[in-house]
Amino acid sequence: MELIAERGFHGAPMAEIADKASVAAGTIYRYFENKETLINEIYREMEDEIRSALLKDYPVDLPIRERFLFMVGEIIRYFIRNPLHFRYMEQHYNSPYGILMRRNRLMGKPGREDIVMELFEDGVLSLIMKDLPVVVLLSLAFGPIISVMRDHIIGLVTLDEPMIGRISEACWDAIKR
Amino acid sequence: MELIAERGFHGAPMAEIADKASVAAGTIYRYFENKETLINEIYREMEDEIRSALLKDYPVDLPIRERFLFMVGEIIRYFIRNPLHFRYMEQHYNSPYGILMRRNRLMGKPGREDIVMELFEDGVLSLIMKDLPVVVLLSLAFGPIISVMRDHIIGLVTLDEPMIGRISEACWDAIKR
Amino acid sequence: MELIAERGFHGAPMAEIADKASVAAGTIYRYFENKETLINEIYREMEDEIRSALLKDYPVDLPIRERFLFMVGEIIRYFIRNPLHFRYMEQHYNSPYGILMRRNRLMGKPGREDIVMELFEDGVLSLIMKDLPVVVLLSLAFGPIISVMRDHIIGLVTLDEPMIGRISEACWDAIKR
Amino acid sequence: MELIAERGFHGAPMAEIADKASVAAGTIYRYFENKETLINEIYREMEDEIRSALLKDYPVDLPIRERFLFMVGEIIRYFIRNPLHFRYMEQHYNSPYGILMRRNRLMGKPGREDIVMELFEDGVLSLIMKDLPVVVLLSLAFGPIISVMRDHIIGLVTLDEPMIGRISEACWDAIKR
DNA sequence: GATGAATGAGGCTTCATTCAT
DNA sequence: CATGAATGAAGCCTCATTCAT
Repeated sequence: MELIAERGFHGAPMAEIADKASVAAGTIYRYFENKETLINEIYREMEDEIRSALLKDYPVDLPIRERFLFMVGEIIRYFIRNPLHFRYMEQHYNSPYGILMRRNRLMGKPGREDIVMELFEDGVLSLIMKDLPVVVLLSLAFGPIISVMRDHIIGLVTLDEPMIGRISEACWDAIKR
Repeated sequence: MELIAERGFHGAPMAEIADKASVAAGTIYRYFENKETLINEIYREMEDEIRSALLKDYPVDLPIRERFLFMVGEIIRYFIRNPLHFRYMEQHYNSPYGILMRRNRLMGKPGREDIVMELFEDGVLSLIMKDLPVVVLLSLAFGPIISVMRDHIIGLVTLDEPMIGRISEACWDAIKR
Repeated sequence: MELIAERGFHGAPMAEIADKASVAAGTIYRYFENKETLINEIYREMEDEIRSALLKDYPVDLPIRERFLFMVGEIIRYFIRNPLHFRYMEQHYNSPYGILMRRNRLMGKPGREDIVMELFEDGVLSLIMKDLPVVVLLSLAFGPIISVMRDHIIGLVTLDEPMIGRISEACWDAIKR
Repeated sequence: MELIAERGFHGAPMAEIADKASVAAGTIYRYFENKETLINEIYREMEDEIRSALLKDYPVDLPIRERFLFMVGEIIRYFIRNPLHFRYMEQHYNSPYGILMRRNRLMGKPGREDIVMELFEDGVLSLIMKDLPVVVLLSLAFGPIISVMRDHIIGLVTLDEPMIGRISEACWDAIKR
């Protein structure tokens, strides 16, 4: 994970990955069919971890706005704690496999229920969020997060708690009706 | 450009680039030191083109809000017209060189004067935009644009004029005080 | 055996061989020094089986011609029943080890007494077969069998009983004086 | 060719082939898509050469028997001159690609006109050869040649002119009515 | 005696870059 | 100045064999 997060798919040779994992090159192939599978499986594991982090203490009963602010804050904090996870996911986001997954999630294919999607669908139905397609609302909410995280990681801003709060509020302004 | 936009840095062999440009492989090296340089110079050229597109008809005298809406709209339209430019820039954005450029622009290093930076600095000083670092405001404004463009290109949304308008407004909501 | 017959020496990984034999990969090495040994021992076993098939009902007392026709017929039938044995032996035939064995058999080294060799030596001595080296007679007799079996297996001819009879006769024509 | 003839497909690494050809490994791939293609193209070239050798001085107007004896003699002599060609073709014969080619040739698919096929078809129609499928006649005629060539190459017989003559005659005995 | 995870050498192929023509 | 064949390092992956359990 580290190697790929830091140097990207093409900058992380299997030999080096094996080295870092203190195994021989061939050993990897007992656990992953090939490099691509390895990458995708790391991704899936990471996604689960993030989901858990989000679910823990998720205030199901608070109003939509509060739930949204909690969620955005948690995501930012998670990635501040795990900057490599951010880099990794970012890389994966635009890979063919990442695109496929996103498309599946949006187009019906339910997968597991998804508190994020749920929150936005609720928001639209209850006329609290703007009357825009959910995909667009997702972009309005998370586009800035991604961008701001990136800048945090390369040291262009520092995200402390007050800043996180104000950014979360700004994102809310973007989607609220 | 096309090749790299479509298939990425590593998916675009020099031989094929040369082919598409109807020159021999060796010829490229008389004009660009190496692949990286080629990539960066294409980037620079593209950036200039976008700047020009933005500057044309830029309503210097309208209020900040109107200038912002114009700018965001133009950028979206530009990328809808040139989806490959979007893909190209996106790839470049996180490359070591892309990061370096962004850092230079934000940290003093004036480069050329920049109407985007100017707009945001104005916005903050005139208390019309939120009191946040310019970097953050930039993320709030353009993060969603990037995200929404991505989805447009892969066919997850369709950005028509009304949609562009409503997204621009939403971005304004995020940054306005 | 099956795996090697079907996919060749290089197409049959030890791991898969072990799998098919329902043992662990390492176990094979308690019974065979290495892959080559395994291959050769399978060969030897198979050869014995063929010899037995030939010996059963072998009409020792009939004239040479009849014995020859019986033998050729039996061999063809054996391989029709066991096409994988044919494929296996064919592969082995040109391997270094196969060549070595053939050489030993022909050059004095008696090995066990061999009814095939015996038949041909008889044939020559009794002036019933052509006055050619036994090796050559063997080629005249069995070369076509190998070739025709190959075609049968890949479906280019179908060897039914009448056809087997006529082919055997033709082989006899080739060697008889 | 030499390497593959001597050591087989799997015993001839591309690196060594390149070495022997005094080029770098990568260079091969400018001329052949991959190893398989290389093997097949060598084969095709070789086949053409053999065909030419056969066609030269081919006595079109002599009776079938004489044409057959000429042909068999020429083939044997060709392979005695080019033992590696023999080994190469033998290897190719049972490869998937070789089988495919043979099947195509026999099943209608005319390819170029083929003096061998022609000779045998003539032989059957004129009631000079046995009334057997052409594939079988081919096996009866060439099976021994292959076998005897093999033994010649590994030194089990020596094929001098008289021997060639007598073997050719024996093959004729096998197919003639 | 059996297991099967681990090993790592070795195979095929790609591709940025060079350089003789 | 352009060409494009040649280069060879480097990448991914396979698989015979070993050895701790």
